[in-house]
Amino acid sequence: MAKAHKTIQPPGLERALDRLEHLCRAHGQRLTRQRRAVLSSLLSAGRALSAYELLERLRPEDGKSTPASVYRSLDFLMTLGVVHRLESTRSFIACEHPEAPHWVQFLICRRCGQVVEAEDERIAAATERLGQRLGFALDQRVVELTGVCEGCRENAARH
Amino acid sequence: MAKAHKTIQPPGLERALDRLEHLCRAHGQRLTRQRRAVLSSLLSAGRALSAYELLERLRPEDGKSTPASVYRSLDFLMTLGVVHRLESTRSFIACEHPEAPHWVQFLICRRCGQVVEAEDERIAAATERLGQRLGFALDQRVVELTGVCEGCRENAARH
DNA sequence: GGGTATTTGATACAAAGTATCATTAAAGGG
DNA sequence: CCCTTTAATGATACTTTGTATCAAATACCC
Repeated sequence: MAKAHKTIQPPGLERALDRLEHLCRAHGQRLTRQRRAVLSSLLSAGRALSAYELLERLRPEDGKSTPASVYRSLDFLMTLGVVHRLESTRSFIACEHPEAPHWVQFLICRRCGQVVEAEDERIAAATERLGQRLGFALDQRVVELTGVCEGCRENAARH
Repeated sequence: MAKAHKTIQPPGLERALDRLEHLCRAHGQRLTRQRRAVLSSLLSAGRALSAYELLERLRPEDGKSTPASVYRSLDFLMTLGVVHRLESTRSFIACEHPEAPHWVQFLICRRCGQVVEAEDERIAAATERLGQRLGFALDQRVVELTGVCEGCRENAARH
């Protein structure tokens, strides 16, 4: 039996889109149809998508999406903190902790592609400390830990 | 006055290439002209290079390098641990701690491009712990901290 | 509903990375 | 030193990922 994806369905999706609207107002930014569609699509995918996978998923609804416009929407959503980019897989994922604008870490299963978003205080503190020790004023922290998740290891164990 | 780059000159370069030779023997791998040239080029650049920048630098010496072959050499050198890839800048850099095959972190100055390779025990421990807590058997850890280095902040301060 | 600044669409392109297969060369043994 | 074997490279073409530009459309405020 296939692993259940944590696809966000309404009303979770509704709530997230409401939150997006409030964030836009708060930042004096415009909430456009495409921006809503991009976040919505990422949320209902329930996993990380490449920009072009996302584009594929938008096309049925909105045939005139282009790479440039998808990237623009993604950039926008990233500045609001509701979407993150995974550097090591060149993909994008909806944020699971949108209330807390803290530094996050990602755990990525190289087998099933599952991505877990974490907010580990020790790692946050340790990276900050390292930055200070080496004289860096940090403004971006990429922490992406790749391996095999528990479920996949169990599956592998029973062949 | 411009910041001095830590370009590796002979005999540092010689030492690194000797080390590469020993590593290849130890792993039963072939040491080819291109592999030597790629590491050498990265070392004397003294900074991170994209695969295509590297290609440019190889061409004068070896006009028949191609993207594919450069990527192959880079992959090879990465498996030996003498080169690292920076995911957040899509570039490659020679390893500064080639003796210790530990997990490393990178601090990247977004102003001058300087990259500092660190080996922080706290971060290593904290990431390992997080992986265990969430059930991941980790085999790759990308920790890339971007900000502004001390030198660049000082320069900016005096306009 | 109309005015305006922002966003999008369209097009074209740049940068990064990979697949395939014939040819070349590294390393070990004679 | 040459020969052989196996691995790596060269050549070619292609895929994926990301951007620049500018005219047309639309979200938001009044």
